[in-house]
Amino acid sequence: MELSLEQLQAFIATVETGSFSAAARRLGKAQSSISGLISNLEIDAGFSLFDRSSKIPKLTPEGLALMNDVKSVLKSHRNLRHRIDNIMDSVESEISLAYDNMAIPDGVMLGLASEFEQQFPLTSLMLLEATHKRAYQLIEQNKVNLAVVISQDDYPEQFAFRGICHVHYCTVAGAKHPLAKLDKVAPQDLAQYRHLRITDTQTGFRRFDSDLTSNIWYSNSPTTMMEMLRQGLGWAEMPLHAVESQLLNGSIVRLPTSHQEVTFPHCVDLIWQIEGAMGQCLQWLLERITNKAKALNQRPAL
Amino acid sequence: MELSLEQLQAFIATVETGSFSAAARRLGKAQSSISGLISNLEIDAGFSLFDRSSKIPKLTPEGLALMNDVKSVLKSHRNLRHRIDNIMDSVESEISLAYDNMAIPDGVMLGLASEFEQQFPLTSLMLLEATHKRAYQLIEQNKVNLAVVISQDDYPEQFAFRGICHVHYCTVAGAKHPLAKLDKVAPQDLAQYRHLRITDTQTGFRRFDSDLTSNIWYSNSPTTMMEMLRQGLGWAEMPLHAVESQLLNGSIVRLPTSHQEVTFPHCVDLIWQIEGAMGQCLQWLLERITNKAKALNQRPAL
DNA sequence: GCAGGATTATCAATTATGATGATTAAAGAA
DNA sequence: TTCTTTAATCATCATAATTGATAATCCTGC
Repeated sequence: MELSLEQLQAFIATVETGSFSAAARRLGKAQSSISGLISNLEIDAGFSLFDRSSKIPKLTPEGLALMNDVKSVLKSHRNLRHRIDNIMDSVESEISLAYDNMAIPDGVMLGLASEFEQQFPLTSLMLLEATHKRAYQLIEQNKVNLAVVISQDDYPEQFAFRGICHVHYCTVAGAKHPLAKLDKVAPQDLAQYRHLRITDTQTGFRRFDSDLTSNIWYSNSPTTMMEMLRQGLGWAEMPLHAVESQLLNGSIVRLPTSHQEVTFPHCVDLIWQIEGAMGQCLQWLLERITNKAKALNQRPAL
Repeated sequence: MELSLEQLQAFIATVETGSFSAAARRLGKAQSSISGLISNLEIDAGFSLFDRSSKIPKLTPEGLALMNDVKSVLKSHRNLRHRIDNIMDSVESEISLAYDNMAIPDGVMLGLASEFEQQFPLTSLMLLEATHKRAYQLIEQNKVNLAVVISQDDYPEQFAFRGICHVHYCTVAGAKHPLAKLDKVAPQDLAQYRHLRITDTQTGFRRFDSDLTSNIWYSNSPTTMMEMLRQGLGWAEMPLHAVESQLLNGSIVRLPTSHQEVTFPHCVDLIWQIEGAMGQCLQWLLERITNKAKALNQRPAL
């Protein structure tokens, strides 16, 4: 074949080692083999790649101009070889992961992504930040391999799940909100003010599902939510990690609720579909997320 | 060789045509050839690429996972072939071009870049916006292949040049500058106020080189220059194309000079080093810039 | 200037691989 | 069923790569 991989390999080896003989040694071939490969490559190309006037061959300008492209061919070929090895080792080619932003801090998942890229450079990762319902739905429809969500009471049979940590919630409101001025906040106090909740437009609104109040505003974005809280538009139950900095700078305050502890935990689960083989990526993610979550549990409460 | 290009070609042809026989027809080979290539590829990979249980071969999930990488190998190989053809046709692999931003509008050069990319997809282009002195220096040191500059009286022997158009200069100042209030501006009037000039820190400052005034501020950036003009920090000689929009919105005005026409032309030259072969890119650029500049000349004066 | 070491080119012999055509078997379509 | 199309297999051929040996060349050190 014209421009065969052997020829390209010999070319690069010669450039990098500086001589045909050295290239032959590196590639474990006879010197005459390299000589022949390069000659043929030059014939195929139509111009000479090395200047043989001196003892050691010197790359011609034309040869230099080919270097990048040749390297790129060999690189993608090595890549293919690695991909094949990955498949043999059941390393997935792509994997996707959704996480409920009310269950685990963004930072944890982003840290995970950079670790993942070290571990599995050939595997493409899709990392989806989602609401609880959306994340659940994505697993249900087999659109993602794994999801991190706030625990539900039960899961369908085809789901596997693993509890990984607790996330601490608290009831909060803007610093200037009337509720912030009370010494003790009872359910009937909450009921008098607007309740802000995270939900998802794609899964449809649920209305009147709160036993505390029927005046509810929904948002699918935590940032919007935080802004509404700061502006005193209502109260909400939020995970500590999402409101930590605002609590510290005082723009948002925790409400001293009388019907439950000021900070109350929710379980966080990893969920995935049982059917389908678990490749190395999925296994690694499972273990790594479990460990990272364990570390989170030991975080001192605010 | 393991994972030879023939094997990969046969693989892709089979996927795209849907059968071994059709792939053989497309590649102009015997059916048994394709069959053998695919078999060997499967042996090298370690898993089967097609499911032969039905009449027409169906790509396995593993085969599918290889598709992108295989295509990428073939693509970079085709690319190499094209690069070689380019070199045979003396199309440069990279080319660089500097332009004096006081000689030709940015927009012209950017338009050129997108045309260039259509014409020479494999050639990388470096487009440098520079001062006159810097552009000249880059040609001198052979750092760029071509430059567009305001004409000089003469060039060194090793330079080639071609006049391509005239750029119209005018003397301008900020709308609130004292000079803007005069009916006629004489050289001695100009001498009383600060002169703003474009120069380049890399080539060193020139001082006292003006016969009009010794109070000169320098900048190497046209944007900074425009801002200084708007703020009334001095007067400057600027090309019409650089001040056109500011003249229209009135933030900068032309000074009615008595010692020269209100609008006075400078010649614009293309310059390059004579030595070194002219490839197709350079020739194309030469012609294209000449034509675009000719069109500029026919632009109605403001 | 000359010897020694290392390099590249060339050639004939060998090996490996791809390509071919014929044949068989099997899977749909009529 | 019959006809067509397809894939696998095999022996054979052609091409190309590989090798080892050899000769010519270049550079270095003496």
